[in-house]
Amino acid sequence: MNPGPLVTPTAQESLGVLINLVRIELVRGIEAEIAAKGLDLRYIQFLILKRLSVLGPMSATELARSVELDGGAMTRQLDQLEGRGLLRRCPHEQDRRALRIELTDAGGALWQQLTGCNDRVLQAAQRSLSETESKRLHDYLERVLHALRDKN
Amino acid sequence: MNPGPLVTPTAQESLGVLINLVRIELVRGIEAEIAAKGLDLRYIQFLILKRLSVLGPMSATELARSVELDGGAMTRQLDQLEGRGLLRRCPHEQDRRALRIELTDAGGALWQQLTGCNDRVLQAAQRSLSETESKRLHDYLERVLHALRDKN
DNA sequence: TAAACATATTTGCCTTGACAAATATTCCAG
DNA sequence: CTGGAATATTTGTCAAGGCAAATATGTTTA
Repeated sequence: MNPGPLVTPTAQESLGVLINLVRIELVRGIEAEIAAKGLDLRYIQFLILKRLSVLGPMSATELARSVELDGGAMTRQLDQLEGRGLLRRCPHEQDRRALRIELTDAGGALWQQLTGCNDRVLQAAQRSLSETESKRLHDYLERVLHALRDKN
Repeated sequence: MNPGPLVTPTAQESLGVLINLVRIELVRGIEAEIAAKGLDLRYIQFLILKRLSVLGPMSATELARSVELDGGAMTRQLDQLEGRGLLRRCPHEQDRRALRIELTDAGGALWQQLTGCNDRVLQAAQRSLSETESKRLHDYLERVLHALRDKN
């Protein structure tokens, strides 16, 4: 009977699908901004630089957890970024197993260029929301996150 | 100066990070539910079955676009799911280049088992939101999505 | 109609992430 | 203090996605 459903245009997506789509567009937006500046960097690398810039030096494991990346994958990302001179592996002062990952000057300078990309995309994303609505969105998402994590 | 930032616990994440975290927890939740039922299925395969169940048969390209999956990757997922007897590749009636992907009876039956997983996780995710707030969250996310997609 | 262009699917190649094992170091129980 | 459990990092292996090329078909243009 139904010859083929003219895919309703994102009519009534579930929360899961919607979150997925928003995430993909955010990543695309950021990567497009980065590429437009002639820079060569993936979203995950962008995130790593951002965490280090915002939070300062930390261990590889802390860094991996804060971007939800596997430890092994983090090792390889660090290889790449260190190879490009954007960060440094220093010995951790209290724990000889661990590293202290810190941005180099070049890494910090690069982030200065990137922070604009970040802000532009986030602003574009929220341009149709009022300030109140943006805050609510943030609040709701954090509550959803906690609900999911505390799901006994 | 700053000896090491005691990573503030998700204190003030940007929208991008937050969306990413929520998505990861949703995927984990769904995959855990699926595994708890003794079923062997990844999130992306879950999504594909869901789209076919909810929207009915469609071409591989439509399916790929609706879950934001690369066309080549979709071919391989279809290989797997067809090999397991969950869906069928039929010739498309109007377009001989294309396929008409449809669920088999086994695929439909499997989805009947999965729909509960889906609902439970989504309910758990939103359990701390009132009905009004859930609707608002949905609305905000759709507006963000459109803002990102229409970004001229 | 024919050529040029666009689209659907498949396949090969490459990169990346998840998972597990190996090694080094720390922490804890006794 | 010592053995055992836990943790940090690295590496190997494997599965999956992105991209580009190949093929088949459809659509548009001159």
